[in-house]
Amino acid sequence: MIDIKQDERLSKLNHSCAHMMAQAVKRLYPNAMFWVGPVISEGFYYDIDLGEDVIKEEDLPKIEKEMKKIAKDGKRIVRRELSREEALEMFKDDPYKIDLINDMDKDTLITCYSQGEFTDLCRGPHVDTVKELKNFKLLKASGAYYKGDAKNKMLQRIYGVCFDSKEDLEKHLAELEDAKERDHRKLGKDLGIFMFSDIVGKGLPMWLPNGFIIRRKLSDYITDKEIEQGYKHVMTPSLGSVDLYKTSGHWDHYKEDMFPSMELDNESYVLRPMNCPHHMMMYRNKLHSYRDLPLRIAEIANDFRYEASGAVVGIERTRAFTQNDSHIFCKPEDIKSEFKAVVDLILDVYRDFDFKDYSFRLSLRDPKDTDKYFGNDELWEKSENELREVLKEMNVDFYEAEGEAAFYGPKLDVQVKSAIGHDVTLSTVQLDYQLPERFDLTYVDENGNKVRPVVIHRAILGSLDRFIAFLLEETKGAMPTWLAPTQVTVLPVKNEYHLEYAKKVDELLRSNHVRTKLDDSDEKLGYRMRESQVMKIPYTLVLGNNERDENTVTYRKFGSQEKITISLDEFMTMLKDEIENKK
RNA sequence: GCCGAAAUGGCUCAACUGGUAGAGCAACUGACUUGUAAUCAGUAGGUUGCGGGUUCAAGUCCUGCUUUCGGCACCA
Repeated sequence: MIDIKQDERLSKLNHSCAHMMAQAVKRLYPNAMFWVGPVISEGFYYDIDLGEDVIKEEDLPKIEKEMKKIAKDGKRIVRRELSREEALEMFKDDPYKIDLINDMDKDTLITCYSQGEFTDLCRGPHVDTVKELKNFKLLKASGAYYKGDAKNKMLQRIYGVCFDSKEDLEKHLAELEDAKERDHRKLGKDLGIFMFSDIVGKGLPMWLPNGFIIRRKLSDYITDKEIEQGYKHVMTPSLGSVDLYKTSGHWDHYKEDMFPSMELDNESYVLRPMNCPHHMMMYRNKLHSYRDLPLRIAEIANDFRYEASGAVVGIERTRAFTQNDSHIFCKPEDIKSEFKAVVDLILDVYRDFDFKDYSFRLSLRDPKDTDKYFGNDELWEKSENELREVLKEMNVDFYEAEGEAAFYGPKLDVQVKSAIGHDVTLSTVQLDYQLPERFDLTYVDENGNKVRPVVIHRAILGSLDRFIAFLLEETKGAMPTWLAPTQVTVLPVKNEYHLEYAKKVDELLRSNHVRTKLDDSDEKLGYRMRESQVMKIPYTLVLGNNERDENTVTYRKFGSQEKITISLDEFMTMLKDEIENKK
């Protein structure tokens, strides 16, 4: 999918189109006032104050119609430089523009752009005339908080996109349609991976047999990797006392986002929203020597968060989920090597899954809102630098994002885009000096002194739920053989003559732990083949006279039309190799 | 949570401005006995998400709730 913002020409086009849309809106809603209308990866939007009025999706066609009129009229787009005084005078009736002007540095050059009767404050650049803005489409209308703050008034936002040619626009719209086909919610339903039920509850996924196989394989996969890396796996309860979270500080920060506490006699418990506090207590269970460190406690853990109703999305964001979590307790001098090892593990795992479209985000504190975070400035600067340095040493590409840190420390997040364009975090590594402090964790150093360890929080697959969402979308539901719920479909050409051989093949595969489905229904071969393809089964075997007499199989691999005949033994060997090596 | 929209058999969808719900696939039964993406016929399946209301009459209009979808905010 093209990134409009990365393309100079398209950026200009889309930005100009945003202005043209504003002009059309102003004609149709004379009281409209405009906030900002930036270019984004997906095109453009404009935030508009319509007073009490709202724009609904059904209103978009009439705005488009007005825009077409403006484009056809073909006015030139004229740039004008303004002094601060002129600008303030020109927009004196528009509090939003005044706000923007007052926010600018004293020496910023203020410019405005006009086309016909419409003038907007803007730094540009723009195309020369609205004639160039003929191939656009308004995509969606929604509310958006003024300045992105939920405490502020909600403005009306309209999204759109603009291209140079009709063909480009149509191609883009077709791609947006296609993306819906690989939406994990659709694939999950079609392939029998997971389900939801109103009566069970919102955001509570139920894993169907096919989905459970994928989950089990994934958790085995990552657990084995972690064991190789020296992690120790544990299991702790999905419940914890409120005091535990008061100690960790999570209670103050997140109690609104936890399922409310259960009060019994003199006790109160919550469903745990994360696992750090349990693991902290596990560390405290015994005295640690510097020789024990780093101690890597890992858990495939169920967590529960009362996500805002509008935030719940399929299995991408749920209220009950499973983390591939770990807390690494280490000496301060080991931070870099441990952090590096985790990043290496992430890269290793992504290679196994052949993920290429992801980016590293160094998530820093919001320097304007330091109250939100535990710890002093010096410590924050130190830990942010530590992460930054390792990333530079490792030579991995990353970008920095202020305000994305956890309250206890900076993070390295791995960001991916979902099919429908959500930017989501898959893996995360977080550096934490705070929880060791709050839980008074110590180890004994070489000199017999009690010293504070540092904790690295990390999740590689992130949550299994979200990981599977992404995996489904990446593979369009065609899982690699080692993960596929059914790996092989066995189709006898004609039950009467070939079922016996088909059963023999099926049993051999099963005894080698291959997940098979023997389809002995009295349907046409073409019909059974279709069913196997629709379910995206990696291998479909067709067994008839030839195969039975020669002790061979004829297989068709998903995604290919080719029919290949090899001996049963060879097939078994090939399949085992593919599964074991996760090809 | 906020701004919008939607909810019809298991699935995908139809039912003009209110006039008593229809199809394909799936399921079931039977026939057919087939070499790589849908064999034919029949049967069954819906108090139209839930609750109120308007009306002679509600899938359709109003209203409360639930869930879903598109955004916004949030994301330990």
